[in-house]
Amino acid sequence: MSDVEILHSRILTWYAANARHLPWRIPASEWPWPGVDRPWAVLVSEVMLQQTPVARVEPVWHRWMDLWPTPAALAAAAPGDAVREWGRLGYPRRALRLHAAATAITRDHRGAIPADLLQLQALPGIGSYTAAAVGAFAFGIRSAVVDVNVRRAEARLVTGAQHPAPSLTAAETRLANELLPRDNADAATWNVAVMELGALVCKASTPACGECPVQAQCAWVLAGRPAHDGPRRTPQKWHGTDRQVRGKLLQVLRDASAPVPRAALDVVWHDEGQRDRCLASLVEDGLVEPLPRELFRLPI
DNA sequence: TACGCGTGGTA
DNA sequence: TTACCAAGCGT
Repeated sequence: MSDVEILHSRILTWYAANARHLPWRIPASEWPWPGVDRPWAVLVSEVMLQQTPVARVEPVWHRWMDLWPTPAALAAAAPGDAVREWGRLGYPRRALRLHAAATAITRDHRGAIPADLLQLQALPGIGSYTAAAVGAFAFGIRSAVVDVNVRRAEARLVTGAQHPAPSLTAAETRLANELLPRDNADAATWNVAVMELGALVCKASTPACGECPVQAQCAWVLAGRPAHDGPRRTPQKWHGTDRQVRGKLLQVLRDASAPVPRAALDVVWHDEGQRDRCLASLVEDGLVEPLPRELFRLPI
């Protein structure tokens, strides 16, 4: 066996024994919810998982599948309902974009998720990662799914670096494609297997190299696990940022069953200028709908 | 390209 | 406690 074939064999075997049983991973042949469109379910899970951990996504995903089992069902709902049911997953513009994607799928694709990477990526909120993930996991398309877990695992394994570059590089995409198994079915499993290895073993902070099936082949381990030396990603600020204020404003509106007066929003943040600017940006983003007489609500 | 965009768990 | 981290996207 070649070196790459050894990686394939060991990581696929590890995945078979260690994969988490997540609902959106259930194969079509065993899909337990006949009314729930599986490609749609995969797409929703992938958008929810953008920057949000599995544990927080799972209950919201189940709720969404109960409410909106097809793109047409979500398209028929108010965008504000999508924002409300998004709950506290964070980055609520994703909910709005999912609603817009459902509308586009219903209008332009007869309600069926397109089995084509370019058409997927043309949908709102679907970038290169999510298009590849939906293509691979919903339709079995052979394409490299390159998220931060994959980038980190492959960086350590092949390049010997502790961390991947701050943002996706052409070299990382090339490497991921080179490592992708030829066989379509193996490729789909490989994508999710490397992602799972990165999430459970080859972790960012405290990698569990002792549990790694390819430790003996890992360039980073063989180099003595050297500390990162290149530029690190810029740390995110939180306290006092517009993001914090927008989050507080939106929480009031999510929790309200009727339009709320401006006074109810004024109490969440002391700085009037920043508060007004953030409310205006939420309106601009389509996350908040202003009504006459200084009332506000999630968009209908 | 670098930055803005939520939220909460963990060390 | 503060800082880091989590299946990115759009501009």
